[in-house]
Amino acid sequence: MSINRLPTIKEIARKLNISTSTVSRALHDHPSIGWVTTMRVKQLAEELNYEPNFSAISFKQRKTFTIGVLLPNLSEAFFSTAISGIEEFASTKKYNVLIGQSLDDPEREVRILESMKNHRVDGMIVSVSKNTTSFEHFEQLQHYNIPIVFFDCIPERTDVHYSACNLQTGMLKAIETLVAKGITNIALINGPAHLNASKQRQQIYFKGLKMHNIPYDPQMMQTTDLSKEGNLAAMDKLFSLEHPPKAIITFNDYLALDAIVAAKARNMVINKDIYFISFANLPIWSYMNERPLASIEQFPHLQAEKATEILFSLMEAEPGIEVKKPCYQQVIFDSELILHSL
Amino acid sequence: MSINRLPTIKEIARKLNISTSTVSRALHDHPSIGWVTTMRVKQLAEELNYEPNFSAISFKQRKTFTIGVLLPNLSEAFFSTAISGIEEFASTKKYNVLIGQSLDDPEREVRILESMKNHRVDGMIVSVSKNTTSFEHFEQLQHYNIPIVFFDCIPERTDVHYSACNLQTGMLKAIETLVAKGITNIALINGPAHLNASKQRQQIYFKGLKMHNIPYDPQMMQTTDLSKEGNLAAMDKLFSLEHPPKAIITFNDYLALDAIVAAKARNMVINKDIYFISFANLPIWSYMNERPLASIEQFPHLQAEKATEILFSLMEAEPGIEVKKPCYQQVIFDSELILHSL
DNA sequence: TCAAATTACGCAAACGGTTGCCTTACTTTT
DNA sequence: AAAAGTAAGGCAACCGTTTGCGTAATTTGA
Repeated sequence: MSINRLPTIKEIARKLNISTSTVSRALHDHPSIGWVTTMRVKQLAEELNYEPNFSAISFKQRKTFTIGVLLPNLSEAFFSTAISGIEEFASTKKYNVLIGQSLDDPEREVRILESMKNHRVDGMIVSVSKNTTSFEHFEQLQHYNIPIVFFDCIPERTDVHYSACNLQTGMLKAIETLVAKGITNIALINGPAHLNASKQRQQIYFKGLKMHNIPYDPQMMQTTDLSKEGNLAAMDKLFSLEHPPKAIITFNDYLALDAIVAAKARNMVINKDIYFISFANLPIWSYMNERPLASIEQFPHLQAEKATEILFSLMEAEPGIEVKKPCYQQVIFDSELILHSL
Repeated sequence: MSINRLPTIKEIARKLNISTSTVSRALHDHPSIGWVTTMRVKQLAEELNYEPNFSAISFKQRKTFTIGVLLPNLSEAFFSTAISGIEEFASTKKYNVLIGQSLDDPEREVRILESMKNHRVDGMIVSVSKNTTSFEHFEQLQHYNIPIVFFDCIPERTDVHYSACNLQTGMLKAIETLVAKGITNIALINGPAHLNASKQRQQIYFKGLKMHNIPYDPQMMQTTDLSKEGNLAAMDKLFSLEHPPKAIITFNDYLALDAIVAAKARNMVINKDIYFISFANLPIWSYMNERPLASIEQFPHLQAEKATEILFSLMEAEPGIEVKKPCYQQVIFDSELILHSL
């Protein structure tokens, strides 16, 4: 068993008695190389199963053909779906994907970003950690000319590129659906108040209530830190009310899982005594026999794919150092309400 | 906003009026560089926030510092847990992880392996696709001196490195547990017959029955292609028997999910009329109110971590071309039966 | 006191591929 | 027929780091 070396451009050149530059150009269909030579090179390359050495090109071009992805948690279905969208798009462009999880810890976020910079990623896709408040670490990357596209969890600024999801369409539709069933005491269990995502849900919640002339009762909106204990505590509060809710909109699916368990512990029948609406729409619902009435789908795959597309457009435009009026690409998808058949 | 360049060894050398080779050696604590110079270099490097250029090193060393991971399906919790184990270990060694999904398609497997080779991965961790029968494509990598460590789904050969899980401990314990509850008509819904994983389960099933003097009834062992339809068909067969089973061991968790749905469709009460034992132990069970009596935990994180450890030992030993008597590292963990509290 | 050993560092090539510029040999043009 | 243009391809530098070998300065040994 001999140990093979992968063929190089030099080998091809030697075997054909031409120079390496000719081989290189031939492989790139450079016009200054004759038809015959080009064909001979390509054929031999094919025979030898030649593949360009990534490291060499990356070195020479000062590009790593790698994009960094930084998101809160890979193990959440939402994000792994997103990764899959990113990976698909990137692989068509022959790019690699380097993944980092912030675990919603701002310090980890900073460290990972630093490490990505040192790995010389060509661009980044970021879903901001839930607890991040500062923006410097992102700004720093721009000094090194590394473009960033945010998705899903985006910073509250106008000078960034992003691809996100408009929760309003799905959430208003959810409230509308509940009202149509004659339900008006609708609660919201929201995430931590400082989150952009929480603020959005709250505003839409207000708007939805107003649209249907439902007065807002502050006790019907609870928040949780999204821990199991926090989730159960929020449920406790809602059910210790004089008029407990008939329907609950939950910040996300995981919260809904806990909430459903809590409701059952109170001997309530799901989708009869109590209705749930969740954000995200995990695939496991189809296996559960007690599930929310509906979920608000945010199309993580689509969002992430679009973010990747934007990133590539930025990376490809990069060389033009002409900093024309900075034009930020911002795409927003509409969320949709998906009813779970019962 | 000026555009920074990441500092290089050359810059450090220039600023200190020494040669790049000295800087390089100093950074590596080479003994031939004096204490003072070494310190001066290190300090300046620190100040400038110097990080070695990966591409350059990778190019020069003919190593990519990347390991390839090839597994059937990233979206299965079992494998994403495994990835996490691999990623953790690799990142401590400053290695990157390149992921490929075979989707249990042998052709994709071959293609991905080829692509990994061309990406010049330094080593591979592979969980073989369920439908793979040949071994050539793996052998080919060895010609290029790329070590492979298999995990979980391993080929039936002795001349490979692997980290796997011994199903016997958990599965025998499962049968023992059932028998202790007075249940003896225990069925097995197995995966495709040609799978190594299926053969193992079958053998242990036989062994377990024999240990408790339960006669083997061929009708109590069904197989499925693991599609939803196949799974339901297997359940149909079992329940059209004269003496349907009281307990069913399922090839994996996903099959168990379908099987539970099928049982409920027959108005059976789970863990009363019928008991299930599943392989894998998905985290979602804790949220489901109808779950198997127990699951056989195979410790994917641990398995994968160990596989990575073995891979690194191989990659580090690599240079010694002295092909001493090929010694294969093979680690087997015991599975455990995890009871689900009801 | 002079050869030998040691210390501390520099020189330059190499890794594989790309690219600006130059050269050679034809082919056109006038 | 001489000047100019074109087609096809070679030369060599470069990207950042590592490393074998060479060398100057200093120390050691006898």
